[in-house]
Amino acid sequence: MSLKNQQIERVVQVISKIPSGSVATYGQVAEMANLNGRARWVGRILSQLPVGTRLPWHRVISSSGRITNPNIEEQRNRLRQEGVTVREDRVSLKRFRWNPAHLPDGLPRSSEG
DNA sequence: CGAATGACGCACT
DNA sequence: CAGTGCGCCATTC
Repeated sequence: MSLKNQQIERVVQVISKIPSGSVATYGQVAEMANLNGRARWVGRILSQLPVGTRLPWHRVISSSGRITNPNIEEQRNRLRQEGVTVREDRVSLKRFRWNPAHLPDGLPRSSEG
């Protein structure tokens, strides 16, 4: 197992822990996987996922609450299936963002709503 | 090594 | 909310 492989596994592990009906941002996942600032890499990892993967990749969205996945229809369908409200390509982070309680309380997300 | 690319993120206009 | 610019970093050519 190479180092990169372990990091990828970290990311996969984090994503697998996102509860149904909630979403997490790429940056959030990166931070949880000790890859602070590597949000891009998280996206790249997701793009490398096998087609039949069991990983809930659809619960990962951009920091602005938008679906940046090329398979927007697929992701939107999956999210709605879990009860997440999706408007076009946008999800309300205020309502659906996953907060595992390891994050500080004073996060600047008052602009949501 | 240099240039271009990408399922990102933040600041500015 | 839309558009643009810059920073970030692994991968690809």
